[in-house]
Amino acid sequence: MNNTRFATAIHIMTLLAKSPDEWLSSDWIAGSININPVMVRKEIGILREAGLVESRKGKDGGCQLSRSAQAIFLSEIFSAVKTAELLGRKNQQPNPKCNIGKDINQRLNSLFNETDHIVSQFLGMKSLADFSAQFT
Amino acid sequence: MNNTRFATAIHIMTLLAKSPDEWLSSDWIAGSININPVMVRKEIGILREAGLVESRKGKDGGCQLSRSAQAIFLSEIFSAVKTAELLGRKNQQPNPKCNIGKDINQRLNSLFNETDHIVSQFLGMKSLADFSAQFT
DNA sequence: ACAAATGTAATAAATTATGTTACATTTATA
DNA sequence: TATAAATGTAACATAATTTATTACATTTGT
Repeated sequence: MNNTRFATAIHIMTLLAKSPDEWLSSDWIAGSININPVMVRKEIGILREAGLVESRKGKDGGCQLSRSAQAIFLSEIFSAVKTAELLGRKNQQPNPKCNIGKDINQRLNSLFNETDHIVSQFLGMKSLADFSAQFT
Repeated sequence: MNNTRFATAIHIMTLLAKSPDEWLSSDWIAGSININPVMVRKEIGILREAGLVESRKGKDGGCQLSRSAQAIFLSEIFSAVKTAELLGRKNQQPNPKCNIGKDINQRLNSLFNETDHIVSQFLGMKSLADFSAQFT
């Protein structure tokens, strides 16, 4: 997760939360984040698959929240864009002839999963409405 | 943090914890993790700067814990190798003319810092002794 | 018919992460 | 004191990931 995907996703979602009745275009959103519109559309695609937004094609198309910002939690946004464990990757082939190497990845798995779970719980306490209420 | 540094560091520290009276060589450690010895020495350098290990040069040189595994916490290992925030990076130049873009990074900072703190607390509950006790 | 938008594939560029080579230096000991 | 075996580290190379860009088929309102 050494990327900007969560930051981008939460930025998008905040913009949508602030304009609940409008269909925002990827170009407009990209202008706020200052990244490429295609990147925005890709991320919106992920958020749509996760059921968090819906989008409309064609002229006057754009993107909207699929439900109230009060009913969306940061954990859901995170979960949608999360691709790796927070504590990082494991080494691929630790030595099976070593007592540590043999089991290390299984133990790291537990530790890494517990960590992800804790963070998820934390983010689950914050709604998108809470987060976006911080902005004017 | 989309790298193997924490996994590598904790592997090194577990090996050292399991042989508290020996000076393990980077070659031997590298053989257990199955990575390059130079990578091991680099990571040991970081752990040494953090005061977690000490090393000895020359023939019969190697590396040892600088104190008991009971007095070393996973949070310290994590903190030593951590270079970025867990939730990822922020976009570099969000639009200052946008009410969201103007403040987003400050808000993300809070959220990201809180998250790091929670994880750090969690890892602070686990000693290296606890972790390495899981291995035979 | 046209304009303006999405969706997506393909490719390029930039940044990070990992691996490797080389070698100066340190230290035990034959 | 010469040798062997280790660390520390710089410099460079390779691999992998992340971000940006181009192109275009398709959708939809007017």
